[in-house]
Amino acid sequence: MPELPEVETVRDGLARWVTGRRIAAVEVRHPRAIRRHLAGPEHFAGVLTGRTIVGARRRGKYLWLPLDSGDALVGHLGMSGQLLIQPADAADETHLRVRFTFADGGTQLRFVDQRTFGGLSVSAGGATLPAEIAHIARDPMDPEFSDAGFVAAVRRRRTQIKRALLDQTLISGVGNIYADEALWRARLHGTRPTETLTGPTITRLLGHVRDVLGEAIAQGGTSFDALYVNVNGESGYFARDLNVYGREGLPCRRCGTPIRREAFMNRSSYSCPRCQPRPRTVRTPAR
DNA sequence: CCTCATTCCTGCGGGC
DNA sequence: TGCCCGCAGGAATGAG
Repeated sequence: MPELPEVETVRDGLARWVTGRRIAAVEVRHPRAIRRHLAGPEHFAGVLTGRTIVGARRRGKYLWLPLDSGDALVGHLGMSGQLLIQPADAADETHLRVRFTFADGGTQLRFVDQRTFGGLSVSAGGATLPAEIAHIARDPMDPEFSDAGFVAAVRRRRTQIKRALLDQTLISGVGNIYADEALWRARLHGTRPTETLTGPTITRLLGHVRDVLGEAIAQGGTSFDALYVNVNGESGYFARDLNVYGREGLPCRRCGTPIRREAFMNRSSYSCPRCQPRPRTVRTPAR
């Protein structure tokens, strides 16, 4: 569930709470949480212990904490990951996976993850940009994101527009929720073949993507339950502003037509049947 | 190279 | 009441 706005909210919290602090100890409670750190838990803890966190950065749904060593602690929240700032005497969370304590003896940083789709790793020399996430495209809130480059890349693709929005090598940070919201704003059905979309249409859609992400960041992200929270355990408020996601059967806020839910890539897509008609010829996925 | 299906995981809620 | 199954879904991976 965490997409760009939720990860940005967490990044902002980390920047405030852990920048400038020196890691005193690292406790890996569940090896799966650091499965991307191939050198293993002992190495993970070893290269982090004694290091000072010098910032908090993000690209798309990935975030990383640059260290004074030039390495970086890289994290992805997956579906249910949380990075929490907790008092040292707070009880362990049920799904506590990794605990960081600091030399100042203050609050702890805890990685908590119910479904363990997320994870942490250390990127050697990755302070500026971890090599492990270099294949991820810039996100649309990045000042260096190229709108023209994105439009050209989408037009080169032979796929459906929602698949393109979710492709992190084309544009990062967009997940199922914000893809549906942007498509609704643009009045486009997600199965529209990319080759039938004009440059101006894709540019307009990109504008809606940026708008909805920006609005959600301003609200602290979207929360449906206690699974997604900021570093202080608080929920965001954007859920009440969602126009289609999770609103099957409820009236479209534009035309009143009941919102539909359709199967898509082993999950769900929500759209307005009237504002977002299905294309007459749905592109057959290539085999 | 390009595109797509599969896979990982756990808690919740609906149906019987 | 309790069990089973479907569902939530980001991204690495491998198939074609």
